[in-house]
Amino acid sequence: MDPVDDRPLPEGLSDRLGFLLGRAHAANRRLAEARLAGLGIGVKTIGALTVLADEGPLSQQQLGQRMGVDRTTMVAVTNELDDLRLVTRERNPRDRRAYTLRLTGTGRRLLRRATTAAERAEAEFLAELSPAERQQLKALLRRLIAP
Amino acid sequence: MDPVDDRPLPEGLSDRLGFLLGRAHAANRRLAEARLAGLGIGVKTIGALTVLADEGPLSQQQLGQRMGVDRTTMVAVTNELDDLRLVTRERNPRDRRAYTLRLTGTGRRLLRRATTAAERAEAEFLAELSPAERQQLKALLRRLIAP
DNA sequence: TATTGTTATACTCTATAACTATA
DNA sequence: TATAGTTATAGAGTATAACAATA
Repeated sequence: MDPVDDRPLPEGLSDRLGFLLGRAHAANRRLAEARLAGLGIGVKTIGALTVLADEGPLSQQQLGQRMGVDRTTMVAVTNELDDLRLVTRERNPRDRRAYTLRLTGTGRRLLRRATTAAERAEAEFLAELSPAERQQLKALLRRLIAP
Repeated sequence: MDPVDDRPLPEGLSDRLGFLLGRAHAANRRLAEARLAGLGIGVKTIGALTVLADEGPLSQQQLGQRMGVDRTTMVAVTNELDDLRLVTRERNPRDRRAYTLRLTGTGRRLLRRATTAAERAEAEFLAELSPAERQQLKALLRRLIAP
C-alpha cells in the first residue's frame, strides 16, 4: 500500500495513527527486505531464527505462537529453515506428533550476519531520529502491543 | 501475522523495529476494522473520503497517489465509493480520459460518522499512553515517513 | 507517443477445513 | 476425543501487462 514515497502527506490522513503505522511499516519492510536480500532469506525466517536462538528448541507451533503466526503458515517457514539446514527437525520422543526445531551452526552463523544487516537497515530507517528518540519510539510501540 | 495477542513478547524480537511496527499495525487495524464494521465501509474507503474532503475533487490517480495506492487498485475503491453514492464520478471536460471524483452529501455525512468512530478506535488502541505520549508517537512516525 | 481508466492475470500472504499420525 | 503437522483451498490485497479512449 505504498509504492510512491516522495510526495507530501495528505493533511487529514497524517493525523490518523493507522495511516502512519501502515506507511512506516511498509517503508521499513521494503528497506529491510532490500538490505537482507543478499542473505537469501526473508524477514520472517530471520524472526524464526531469532526466537530459536533466544528460547532454545521449540516445536513448530510453539515457534509460531511466539512469532504470531498460524501453524499452517509455519509449515512453509519450517520447510525453508530445514531446506537451508538452518535448523534440524527431529521428532520429539516424548510426543511423536511434534517436531523439535533446533538451530544448527549454519543457522546460528546466518543469524549473526542477518542480525547485523537488520540492525543496519533499522538504523538507516531511523536515521532522522536521535538515539534517545529511537528508544522512545520502540518503548511506546512496545507498550501498545504488550499483552 | 498476529492471531494471538495475549502472550509475552519474544525477547529477541521485541527490540526489532520491524516486529514492533508489524504487531502494532496489525493490532490497530484489527481494532479499527471491528469498530468501523457497522458503517459498511473499510478503512481504505474512509481514507479516500478523508483525502477528498481535505483536498477537494480529484481524479482516481491523484486520489490514489495521495493514498499511496496503485491506479489499478483504485478502480475497486472508486467503484465502491460510486456504488454507495459517496462520490460522483464525472468525466473531466478538460481531459476526457479522467474522471473527477467529488464527495457527495452522503459521503460527507458518512465521513463524519466514520471519523468519530475511527478516533474512538484510535483512542482505545492508545489507551495505555498519555495524551502527550500519543502526540509523541505520532510525531516520531510522521518524521520517519515524511518525504 | 503518452496517459486515464480498465480488465485479466498473477503473486504474496494468510487462514479455514479436512486429513494423518499420534496422544 | 484432542492435538501436531500437513495439504488443499480460498480469500484478501496488490501489482504487472495489455487494451480502449483520449491527449
